[in-house]
Amino acid sequence: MADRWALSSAEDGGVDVAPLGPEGLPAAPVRREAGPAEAVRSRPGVTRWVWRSTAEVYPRLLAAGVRVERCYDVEAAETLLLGHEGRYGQPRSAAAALARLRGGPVPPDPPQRPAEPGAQSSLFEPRGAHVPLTDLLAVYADQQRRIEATAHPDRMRLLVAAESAGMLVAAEMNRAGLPWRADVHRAVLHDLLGERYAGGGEPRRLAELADEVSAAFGRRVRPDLPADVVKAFAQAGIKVSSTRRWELESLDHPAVKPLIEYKKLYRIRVAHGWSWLQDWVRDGRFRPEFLAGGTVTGRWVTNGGGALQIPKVIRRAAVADPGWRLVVADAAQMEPRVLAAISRDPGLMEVAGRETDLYQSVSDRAFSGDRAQAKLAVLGAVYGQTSGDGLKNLAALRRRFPRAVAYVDEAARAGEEGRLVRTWLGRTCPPATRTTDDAVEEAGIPLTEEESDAARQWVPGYASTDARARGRFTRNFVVQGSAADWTLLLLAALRQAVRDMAAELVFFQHDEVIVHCPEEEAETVVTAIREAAELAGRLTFGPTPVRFPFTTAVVECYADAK
DNA sequence: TACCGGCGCGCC
DNA sequence: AAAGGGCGCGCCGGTA
Repeated sequence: MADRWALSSAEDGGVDVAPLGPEGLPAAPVRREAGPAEAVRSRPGVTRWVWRSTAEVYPRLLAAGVRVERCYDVEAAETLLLGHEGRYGQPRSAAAALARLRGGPVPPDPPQRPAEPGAQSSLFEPRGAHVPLTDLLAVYADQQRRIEATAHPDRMRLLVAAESAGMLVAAEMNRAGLPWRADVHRAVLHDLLGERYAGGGEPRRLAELADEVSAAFGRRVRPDLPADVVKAFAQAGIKVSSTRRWELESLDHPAVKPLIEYKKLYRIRVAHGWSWLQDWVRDGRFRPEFLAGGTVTGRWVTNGGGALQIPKVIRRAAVADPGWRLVVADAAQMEPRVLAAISRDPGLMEVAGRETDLYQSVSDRAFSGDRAQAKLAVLGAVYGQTSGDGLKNLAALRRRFPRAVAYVDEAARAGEEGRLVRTWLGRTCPPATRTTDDAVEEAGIPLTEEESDAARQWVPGYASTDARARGRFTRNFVVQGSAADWTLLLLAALRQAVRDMAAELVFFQHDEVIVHCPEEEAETVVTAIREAAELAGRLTFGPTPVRFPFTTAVVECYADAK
């Protein structure tokens, strides 16, 4: 049996399948099966399934208890290839790819479905049009040709495979859910916010803090309304331009302390309070919907439930099943290690070649012992900091690690000049949007700087992207995105390593992964994570001295991991 | 009534 | 110590 088969869904719920020949053509007649589960289950020797969309097919397979080893997600590949070809924004569906290939009218992509509690119900709705198997394979064959046409075909092939693996992991995580104790969550809310009064008013602690704020101002102030707060400070003779916490913290006024406390607790109530629990937790699991490759840098997003922003205090409610554990693994200083790997800066590679605290090592070399300064400077270089201590220390960083800083500087210059940048594996940033200056220039109207600023109010097509912001974006893109490349490979390797165990991947957040497993598997999982990280490093970046250590914690409760 | 931009803050 | 990059999301107030 060929190890690579294609599968496409038909309107009646059945599927067509065929083995792939060397040219991406069917190596045998197309066969009809009653459903994807039947088709896949009866072909255990298949090591990679080529299909239109993992999000369409795989949840149905998982619901039937069927997993696949690998897949090739045609629509994920199309998205990556369009980006690489500088055609960001063109419709990315298989149907659109086919139309481009055949020269027909290109259908727009279906609209994104908004977040919706209880996503289970929508798992089976088809997203996007069905494409007949032979057409799907025509698109697939064309994609293979386009991959070969890229600057680094081996990397692009790896990226497409990794993105496809990410789609599988995301679907499996969506099915598993994060173990969640609603009773513990309610206890935490009660501890923080106090009792709720009948009638739906604010919980006791919030009401008390609001009263304290009002008392401090000498009049009724709504602490949840920024405009009201700004006005109240103005009446007290204090000018504030916003009510952001860092700005309030510098003020000397009795309202500041209760106000900041109120904002913190208010945030928890609206974002992760009782109604969140009602909406997103069912049967002892928190079920957000993970979307692999949901951001331009390749980081994932979640749809609903604010899953990537769970406040630390609320993590108390993420508790393993009885007899099970959570293995919480966090990549240590991921971004500077990735910068070392992609820039090949000798000094930074040497530092990143050790598993010990990278910021401390950088500091020993460049800042005579101040770890905090070193961390600020490194992150400032990666983020494009424009002022403050990080900038001051950038000079020292540049002296010690010239190639690393030059790498992100070059990415920033590319952005400022309107060029595209790519991650290590070839994920490409979107093009710059039109700015005021572009629009004015195209219109041939000479304007002074003041007039140009004023024009922002009305010029059609204006987007708030100036060249400098663009530079900061591309500077960060190459590091954040290459880190995302690596984490995809990590997830793929870890998934393979635990496939015959009871362990399940239940959570992923940029540089942190949680595995839920029986207590007796925990140590094996810890080892698997370490090995997967090193394998991912070699696969992604090739031979490199850079190490990618994880800090792992085996805990019953997520909150105990730090 | 529905939609949208701005705000502010949670996480990395 | 400063306010730089990527997101999701709930609230508010303005507008259609």
